[in-house]
Amino acid sequence: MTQIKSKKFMLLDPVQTDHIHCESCPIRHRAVCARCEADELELLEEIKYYRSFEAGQHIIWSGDKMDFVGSVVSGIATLSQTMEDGRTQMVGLLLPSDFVGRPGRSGAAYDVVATTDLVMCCFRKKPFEKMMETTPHIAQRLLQMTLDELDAAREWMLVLGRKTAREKIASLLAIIARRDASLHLNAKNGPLVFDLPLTREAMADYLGLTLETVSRQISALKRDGVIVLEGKRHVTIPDMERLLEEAGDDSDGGMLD
Amino acid sequence: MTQIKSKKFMLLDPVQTDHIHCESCPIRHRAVCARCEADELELLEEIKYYRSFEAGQHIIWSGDKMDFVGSVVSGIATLSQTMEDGRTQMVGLLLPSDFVGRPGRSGAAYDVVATTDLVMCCFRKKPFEKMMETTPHIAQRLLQMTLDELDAAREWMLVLGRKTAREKIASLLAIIARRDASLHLNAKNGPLVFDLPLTREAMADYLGLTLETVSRQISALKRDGVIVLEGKRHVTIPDMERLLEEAGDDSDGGMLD
DNA sequence: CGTGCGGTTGAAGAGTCTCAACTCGAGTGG
DNA sequence: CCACTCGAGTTGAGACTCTTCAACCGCACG
Repeated sequence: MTQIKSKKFMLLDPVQTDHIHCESCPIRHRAVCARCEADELELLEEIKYYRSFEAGQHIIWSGDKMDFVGSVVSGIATLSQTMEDGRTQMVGLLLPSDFVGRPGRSGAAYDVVATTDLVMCCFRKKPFEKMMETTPHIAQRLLQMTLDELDAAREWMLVLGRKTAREKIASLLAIIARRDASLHLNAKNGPLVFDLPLTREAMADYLGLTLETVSRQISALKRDGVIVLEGKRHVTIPDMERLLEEAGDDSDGGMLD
Repeated sequence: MTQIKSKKFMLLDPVQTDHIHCESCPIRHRAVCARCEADELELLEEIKYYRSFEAGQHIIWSGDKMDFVGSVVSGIATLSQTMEDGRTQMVGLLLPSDFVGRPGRSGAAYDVVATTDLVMCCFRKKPFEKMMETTPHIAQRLLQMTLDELDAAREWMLVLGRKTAREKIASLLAIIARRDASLHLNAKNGPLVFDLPLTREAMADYLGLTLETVSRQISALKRDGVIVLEGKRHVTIPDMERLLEEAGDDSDGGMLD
């Protein structure tokens, strides 16, 4: 719907798309291939290729035939569903190392759209499926990742079904803040700072709200000092505890191992 | 919250809980063990045991330590999350053959409650995890099942985030009707008939509504002839197409293989 | 300098929730 | 056998949250 083609984004082409060796791949230890041994990586090398997408580009259309699966190497994409009348719900946020596509199914179930410039490591589907049967390390890792996604989806169902608009926004900010912290491994006590990777509309689609409500609630959280905004996208969280209270989340974020 | 202990339910003890051999198990070909060979089943026999629960009983408390995983053999259970202030959201409906628990994690993330009398086939967790590493058939099947659940969860996110109360109810009825049809393999053209396995409150928790709204919308669908109600739980769907329209679902239920 | 897009804000309205009263049927006890 | 209780479910009235429709801002880009 909204195609971002600005040259600003095109400039920062984040990864040399031609020849990355798995060994030196930035997501080597977090993607489907995380558990693979050197010889297994060799097999993957042979069935993989890279594709780059610009911000705003559709990567996959729901219903299309899929001849590949793959991993996000860099950039961010969204997974979403749309009803005939245009109502859309985001059902996943794809970050580097996240897996795209479903082995054993020929059609795509969701739309996948790049929200930033993005690089994908694609595997030809047929050979990948064959490899899944012969290489337990891949299936094992994929299972782990799928279970994590399922947990995330269920967490999100609570947000969608039972939280107020204000709590929804706070929850989204908390999630983005947390992931950003774990990515940059900041000194964890300082105030968290990050840029929102989503437009107000995309946030609304994630949260089951309208973009106006998103805007209003962000303004309210800013007015109440829960967050500090510079420009439209740059966010500072002075007090994470406070934000979590606003999100209705119980304190310490319930770590389960 | 509402413990059903009626003797009526206790009478129909649906499965002989003591000695089921995997070979003759009713969920043999749909559960985690679906792909297992005879020798693999032998290994499972050794680490499994059965537990029965009465309608209303808590099977697992969120946060508790889990020393088993398992499959629902008969009966229905719900998976749900609760916030401190009592708001609860159902995040899954467990039917016969569905898997419970997460290998590789020690704590339970959700409450699991039996809504009918229920029998579970439990596997001791440690040996099961060991078996997952040595028996690809189990991990493969579990991956398949987890991917299905993830799709269901995402489908549900659309319902929670974007559908109206009326559409939500219609969606739930459609899902229950569909599963019931696939279970009983009815002549598929006749009007669908089934009993609601959930109270109004449970439906509300599933749909992110209040029980009053659920009741009102069911009454409205009845008044408009979309469904026929006998008593509070017995439902007839005269026209499935019509119901799907009401659910906002695109026609033919988009079968992907 | 106009145009387009992301974002903000206001006013009015619709949809859902809250609170409350009531019905119905099943089980209980005198 | 009947009055009683208790839980599930229904229905109504009013309150409140969020949406809808609309105007407007500001920045980037051509």
